[in-house]
Amino acid sequence: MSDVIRVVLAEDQGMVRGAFAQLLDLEPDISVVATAADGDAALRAVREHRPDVLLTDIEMPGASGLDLAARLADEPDAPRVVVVTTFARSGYLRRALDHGVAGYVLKDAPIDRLADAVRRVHAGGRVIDPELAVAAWEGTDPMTDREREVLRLAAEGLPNAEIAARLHLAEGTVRNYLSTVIAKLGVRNRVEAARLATERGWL
Amino acid sequence: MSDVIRVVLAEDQGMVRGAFAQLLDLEPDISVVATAADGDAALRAVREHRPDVLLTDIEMPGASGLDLAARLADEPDAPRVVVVTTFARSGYLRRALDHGVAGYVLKDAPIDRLADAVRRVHAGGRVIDPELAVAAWEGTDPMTDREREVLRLAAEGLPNAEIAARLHLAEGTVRNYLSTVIAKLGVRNRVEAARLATERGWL
DNA sequence: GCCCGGCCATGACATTCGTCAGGTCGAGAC
DNA sequence: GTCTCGACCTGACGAATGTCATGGCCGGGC
Repeated sequence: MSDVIRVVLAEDQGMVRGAFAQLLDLEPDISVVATAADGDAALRAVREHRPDVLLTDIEMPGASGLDLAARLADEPDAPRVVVVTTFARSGYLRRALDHGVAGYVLKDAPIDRLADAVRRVHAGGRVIDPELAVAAWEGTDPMTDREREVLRLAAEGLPNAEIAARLHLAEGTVRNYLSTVIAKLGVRNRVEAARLATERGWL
Repeated sequence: MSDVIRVVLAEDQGMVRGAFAQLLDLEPDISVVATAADGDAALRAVREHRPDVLLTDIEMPGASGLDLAARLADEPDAPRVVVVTTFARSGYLRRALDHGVAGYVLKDAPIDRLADAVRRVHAGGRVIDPELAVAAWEGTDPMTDREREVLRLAAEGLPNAEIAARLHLAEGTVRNYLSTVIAKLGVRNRVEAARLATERGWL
């Protein structure tokens, strides 16, 4: 193993990707060997360059950063994964940890944390942004798979009848799922339910 | 006037703010004299430092970048404003131009565009991201002020009764506004209306 | 002055949504 | 075996939402 940490960077916003890549490359012990603008390109880059660390956003076109982590989890010789994201959503953190992610850093943090996280993760450590300790106690997703599925479609603005058609359910069933979701989340209607679930990273 | 362009940078995400500031400062002819994490801090920084150019995000806590542009528009000796934002929303661009913004750049663009835009705007030019030429033809906001106001509350998940109470209207009136909005946008219900209007930058 | 068009506002009516009281099925406890 | 529990599914009923027909108000043509 060489003494330079080889990094692949996945981030969809061009300016942010460019800026992070340039700054990381300025660090003498870090080298950005490839960048990718979406999840699929990131996967190809990892396969090709076999980096030590994959630094990835969550919300990207194609495969999300969480999908990436999941797919790499059971590969031999996989890179350590650091997620860099905008939102302190407890659901995202939980899923990231489930997929064996080694670092979870918020874009809100100062820029030095980035190189820092890369180094500590490469050294075998774990890095979780302290802000997340709080968000983690927003509680855990109380929805069943079916309920989540229905809410996801409702959040897009589909009327119950169409949701029912797509899932091959009776319309009353759809209404009932939404009703239990609304009760579980302690809100007043589907719109609030969708907002809350999105905010928590449950959709 | 000195030959170094003095810039104030407003951007709420710490990492992005730090990265952009460092990279701009590396340019010999640009100096970042202050950074701000929200709209109000940005306004204070501009008043204090009197920069040549204000580089600002749109979506920030406190005053948005568009609010900033509006407030600075009629001040004497105001900086030229460049908006750097994530979304190619036609409504944002239109409002930015209405407020006399000199540059509108997308975070999707390559990082060199940033310093580039600062220079060209400081030289008296205008910079509009080419991607926006397309988005501008998504059409113009067909809603009246009242309709927009009602839709904004509906998008938060408030039931009609509460929207009516807040705006001192009859519940039937609220229903009617939402109905016309739904018709104007060509969608099926309030949820789709809210999604579409948000996507276009009309809320 | 008169008419017209746009915005604002309303109540009555039809449709959609949310709640409730059930019923089926399978997995695990005893 | 059977009991219990939770996930899944359903129809009936009252509550919220969406539609329509209508009227007041104001500012701009003519």
